[in-house]
Amino acid sequence: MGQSHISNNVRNLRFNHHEMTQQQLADQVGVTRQTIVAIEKGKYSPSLELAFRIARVFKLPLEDVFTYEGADSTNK
Amino acid sequence: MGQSHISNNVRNLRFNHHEMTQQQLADQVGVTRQTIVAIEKGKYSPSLELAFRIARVFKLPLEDVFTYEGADSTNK
DNA sequence: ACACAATGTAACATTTAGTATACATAGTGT
DNA sequence: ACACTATGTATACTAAATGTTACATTGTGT
Repeated sequence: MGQSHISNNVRNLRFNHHEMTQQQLADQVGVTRQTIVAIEKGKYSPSLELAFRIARVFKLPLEDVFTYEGADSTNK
Repeated sequence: MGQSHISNNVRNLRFNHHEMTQQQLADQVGVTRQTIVAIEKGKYSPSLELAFRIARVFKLPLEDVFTYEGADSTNK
């Protein structure tokens, strides 16, 4: 799949709504800290499962954490 | 990540709410038919981006199409 | 100044998502 | 019986997500 048009506010959620370190979040969702770093930095977007897990930590619907900035609905 | 606890009703949506073939859905979201087959058959769950795209085709929130049957909220 | 915790970065390995191609089966229409 | 369309399956390949390890930076407390 092409370059992801997905943004997220994991970083803000981690700070503002919850006091939580990258490592803690990583532990809670069962990945390594590097994965959280990569997601926050926008290096790639998580798998669907991981996205669900992260959203659940913040007790938010997935679409409140991750946003798809849909490019084209009408295909080539 | 472990074995996905994610289910979806792409198949039903494709039939009931929209008259749509696997190939058509694949075209609209920009993947091959095999990918749709694999998702419907539960061979693997889509990337977050693809999940968003599919949900958009059905004009539904992502969580109406894909469901995470969270195993453990309380981590090890 | 030193230790320590949180974060950023980078190379490489492994696993999983998605592609490409090909063939099989079931249903429908002629 | 034949052609056609939609679906299922399989194998081999590529690309992206995640892991592993290791080191650098920045801020805080003592």
